[in-house]
Amino acid sequence: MAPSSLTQRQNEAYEFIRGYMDRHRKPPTMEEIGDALGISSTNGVYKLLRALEKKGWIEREKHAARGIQLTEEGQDPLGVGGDLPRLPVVSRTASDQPDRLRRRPKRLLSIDDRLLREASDPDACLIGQAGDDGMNGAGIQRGDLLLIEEKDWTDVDNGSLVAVLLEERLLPREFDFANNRIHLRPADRHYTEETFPPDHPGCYVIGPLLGLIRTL
Amino acid sequence: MAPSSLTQRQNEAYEFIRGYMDRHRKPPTMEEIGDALGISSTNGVYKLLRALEKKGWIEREKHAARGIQLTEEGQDPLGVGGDLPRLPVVSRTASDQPDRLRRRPKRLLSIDDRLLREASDPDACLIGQAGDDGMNGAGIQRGDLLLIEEKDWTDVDNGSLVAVLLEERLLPREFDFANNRIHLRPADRHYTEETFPPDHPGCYVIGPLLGLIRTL
DNA sequence: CCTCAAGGTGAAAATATTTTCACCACCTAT
DNA sequence: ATAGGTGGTGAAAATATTTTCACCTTGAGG
Repeated sequence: MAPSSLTQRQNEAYEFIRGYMDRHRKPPTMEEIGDALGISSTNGVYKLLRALEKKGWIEREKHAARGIQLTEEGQDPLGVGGDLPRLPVVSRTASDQPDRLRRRPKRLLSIDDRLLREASDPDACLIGQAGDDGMNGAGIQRGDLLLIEEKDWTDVDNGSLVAVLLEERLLPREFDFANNRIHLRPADRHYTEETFPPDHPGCYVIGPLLGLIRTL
Repeated sequence: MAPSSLTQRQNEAYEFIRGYMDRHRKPPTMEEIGDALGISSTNGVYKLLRALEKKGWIEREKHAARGIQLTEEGQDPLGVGGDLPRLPVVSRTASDQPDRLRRRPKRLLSIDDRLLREASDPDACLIGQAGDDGMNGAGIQRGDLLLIEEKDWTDVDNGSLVAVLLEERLLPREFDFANNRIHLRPADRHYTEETFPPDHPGCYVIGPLLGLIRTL
């Protein structure tokens, strides 16, 4: 449920709340919001909050002091003390033994959970290193750390970016399934498209790319 | 100033508070703490909190509803879990007021400290969003989150990638200082190189790029 | 035995915060 | 013009929350 758009004033209130929560690790009171926006009556704030709530930007707990919470988008940027997900960084593995993927992670990398908000199952996420420059044209370089959500290739949308194990290498590619074959399209003129039958042992589609991390 | 050790009961209270804040993104009330620990009188809780405060595990704001905060030290007893650096994500700012950079971080993003190992001063690091596609040729796209170490441009090596505030935009570029002018070279044929005298107000070189994060 | 710190019970007092009520001013669209 | 949404002022009512006060229980130590 995408929150509907806000008025100027509502946005000011929302931004203040978010900033306040960043700074104080707790929601503001209506009076504090009022002070910040130059509203002398708590009722003025009350109505703004009701509007924000109706539009889906915040949630409120009735009668609770500081009973404001940001929904999804604004989801408190700074949870106190929460453990961050640690994703296994996998090493390249023979494509016919994908179960080895998680067996021996080289290490774990901590990831801000907001980078995983697109994932349908955060526990299915892992990190691998791009093994070639085949997606250079899409801004993905060899060596980039790829955030991957492991899922069956039948659940992957055509046209999306995926990570795939080809023989011994872990590669980023554009995924397409057509004519009963899996098409792996590079984005660089020096690389060529490759296609495989769905069960080809030399080709294991790990899953869609959620993001990437590069150290320069 | 390591917090002194807690009694059994005090620790139960502390752990509850921490868990509550994880779950609710705001501090609990004394009554809620009491319910959780089986204390019927808020005064019982009050005394526990006073003890926790005296021992340096929490801070309290007098009379404020939910006026409890965990102190730094208590948050991560160094070594237990992952104490990760949290970098401010800055919003674009007028280049003639670079001090505003950290003033209002949109939010904080947790970063695995291994991504900062190249930084000479991790505390000088921040994150900003690439404002154009001028470095497309180097695999950096508009919208990428740039890991930046803020440092004086005189300490930046020629040829390195930097983030720079140009007027109102935060841009990635290749940095070069020659002929008493700062050269900002794009890596895309649609963009042109720009040069400025070192103290030009419309141009503020934030510092070198350490890495980048992209969500797809 | 006596004392002190840590924890509690209960209730009342002192504040903080949220909701409501009544009414007003501006816009926008009918 | 006229109705409805958005934003406000002010004050009062309804709740929530924090502090205080008086007194009790237990266990460790002198």
